[in-house]
Amino acid sequence: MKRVERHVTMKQVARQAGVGIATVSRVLNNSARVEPATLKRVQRVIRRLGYRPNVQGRRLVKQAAEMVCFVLSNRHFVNPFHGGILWGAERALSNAGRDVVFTSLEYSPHTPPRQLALPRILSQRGIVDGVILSGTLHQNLLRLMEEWRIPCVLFGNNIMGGSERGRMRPCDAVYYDDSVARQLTALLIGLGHRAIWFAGDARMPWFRRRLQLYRAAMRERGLSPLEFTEPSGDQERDYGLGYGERAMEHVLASGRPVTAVFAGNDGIAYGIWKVLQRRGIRVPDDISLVGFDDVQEARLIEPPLTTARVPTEEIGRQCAGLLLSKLEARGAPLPSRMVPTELVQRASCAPPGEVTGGRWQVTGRK
Amino acid sequence: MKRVERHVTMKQVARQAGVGIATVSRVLNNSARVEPATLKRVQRVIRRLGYRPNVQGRRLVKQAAEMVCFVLSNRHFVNPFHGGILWGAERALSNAGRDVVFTSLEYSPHTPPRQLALPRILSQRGIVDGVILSGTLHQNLLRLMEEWRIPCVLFGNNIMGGSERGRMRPCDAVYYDDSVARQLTALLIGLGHRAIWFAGDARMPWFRRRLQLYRAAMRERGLSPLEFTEPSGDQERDYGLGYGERAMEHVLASGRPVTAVFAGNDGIAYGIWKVLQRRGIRVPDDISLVGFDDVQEARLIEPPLTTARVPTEEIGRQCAGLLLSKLEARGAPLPSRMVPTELVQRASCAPPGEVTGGRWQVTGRK
DNA sequence: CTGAAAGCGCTTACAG
DNA sequence: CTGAAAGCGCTTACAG
Repeated sequence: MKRVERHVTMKQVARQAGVGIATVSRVLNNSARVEPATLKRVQRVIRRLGYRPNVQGRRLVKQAAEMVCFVLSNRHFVNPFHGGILWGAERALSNAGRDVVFTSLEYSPHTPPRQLALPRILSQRGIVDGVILSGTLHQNLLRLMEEWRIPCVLFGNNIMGGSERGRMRPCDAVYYDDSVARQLTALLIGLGHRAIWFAGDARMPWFRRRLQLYRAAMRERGLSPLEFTEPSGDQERDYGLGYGERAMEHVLASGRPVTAVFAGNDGIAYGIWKVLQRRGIRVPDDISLVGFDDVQEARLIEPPLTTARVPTEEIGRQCAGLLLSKLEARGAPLPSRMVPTELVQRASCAPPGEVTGGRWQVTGRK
Repeated sequence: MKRVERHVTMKQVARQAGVGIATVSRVLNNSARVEPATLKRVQRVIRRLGYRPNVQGRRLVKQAAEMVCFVLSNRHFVNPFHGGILWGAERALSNAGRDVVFTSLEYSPHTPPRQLALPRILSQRGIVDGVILSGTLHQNLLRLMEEWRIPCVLFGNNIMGGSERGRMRPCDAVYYDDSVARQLTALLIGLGHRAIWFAGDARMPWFRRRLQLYRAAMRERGLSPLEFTEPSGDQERDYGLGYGERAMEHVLASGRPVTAVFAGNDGIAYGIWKVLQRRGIRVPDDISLVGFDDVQEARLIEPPLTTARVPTEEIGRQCAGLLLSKLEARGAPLPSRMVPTELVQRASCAPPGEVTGGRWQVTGRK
């Protein structure tokens, strides 16, 4: 068995077909009229030789990589939320003829921009034409991208610092609309709830914004916010299940009234539900529950959770679209985009007090 | 503000530093001794100009892309299982100086190899040096990769066709050890269970192998297998929660004995648990339950599920390692790898009959 | 419609 | 230790 070491190149195709390499290139890109007979001949040779063009040549000439980088920052694994964004981005980009390079990136918010140790993918030129930044984003990274003039699009909701979106973004961004947090609160209030708790680590910007909207909705109706917003341990970094369990244990132990809980995300809601289950407290008969994100947990809760659907794949698609526009616009700033977030009503909310008469009391284990 | 259109190139660095471009290249790759004074000078110019090397040039000369492609086949999103494999592979490869291009691929098992419409990433040469194939793999794709001589490594457990691993693989593969399915069955038998059901769509090779191991363990002890293995609807493609619900409803409706269930995966186990909860049947007091995969659902079940931990990130790492070896070995076949799968004992199993006396009876809603 | 040639930005023998 | 030059595999004016 002969070993094919050198790959077939354009020159060989040209020779075999009795044409110049320019013609082969034209056939490949159908960039200009080629006489039908020649076309056929060249195509046949390409097929016969199993020729696959080498992109490096084209890229060198074109000064473009036709690739885009998807960066997941400061995450310990590909979680379903960012997996959804990646998926949406990849589909949209590959439809537009761009490949997607995936990379994870772990960095400290305190490293000066110039000293950030970025992967080759970003530090070298030519691997990718542009970047989508997801995960948790800090100002130092954004500044470096700006300095290097790398066209980039941000997933905006997880940007840390920069004073809550008030500040101008160095790059264009895609946000999801979190004002639905207000609607979720209003929904509970509308059902007659007064003792509505919020649970979520307020250091994280996404929880903080939900908290602010919750507060606004409560105050608007003259209600006082009830909050469990203690920081999660830095080792645990548990902003979901475990946090929810802690939060609910705390609320119940506090002895303060509670007829409904707004969980900062669905994972927290699951933790809360678990505690309630163990104690024999029923959802929604005794306590109403809402979450945020509409990830898997929302459907696993019994009864299924009323929550807000963050359209992760759509965020990915919009990031892709914005980046493509930006690459065409050659760096001109483009308006950020906001994708709508839908309130998903399921069965975890009901008017308070149907069973226990307004204010729910801890009754111990069932 | 002046617009920097042309990027800084090696030639400019060389001129500014008063050296030849070869020296700049040597500095960049520290590929040869450079006089310290020259070295310093060149490095300073590089810094001052903000020079970032363009990889296309190097790649063209080196005939290598220093990138690897991660293909997720026939999946509708990045699920946690394959997200784990991707994560492990990406970490290992980026440590080895390779970037990872992620692509999804949807194809039919019935398309002839030559007619498969592959993304540019695979059909063109030079984008990546090698490929990791995950997701569900069919013979036609494998044959095409072989024909094109693309170095590739397979996630082996989801290979369809090719008669159950008996056939030689066209490429090297990484498997996880599913013999733990036998141990899970033995665990239940050891606790005294006799009426142990298996639930999982037997058309899927991963369920089929677990089923076979379950059967073997049952027969070894003279027990008859009890199986729910009906195909999931082709539109739904639900091999988890919904399948588990259907399975358990069926088992209970059948009136046949059941004291334990081996769920083909944790999602199925969750569905089963949900049905049991609704009916007021307790785990493990009334029915013992085991799953497979150790994904999130295993921890969400109350009590937590006894299952088998498939080390997805380790699979990713091994795929990366095998591919790197393969690239060095220039295509020589390498032994496949098998990563161990750990039985994770949690609280969902107990001896049968403590409560209801051996054979459990449907008692209707609580 | 088509070919010869220049050039994209690097690396690496080959001389010095 | 260092530079001039060839060449990696393409694309694209420029002539014909």
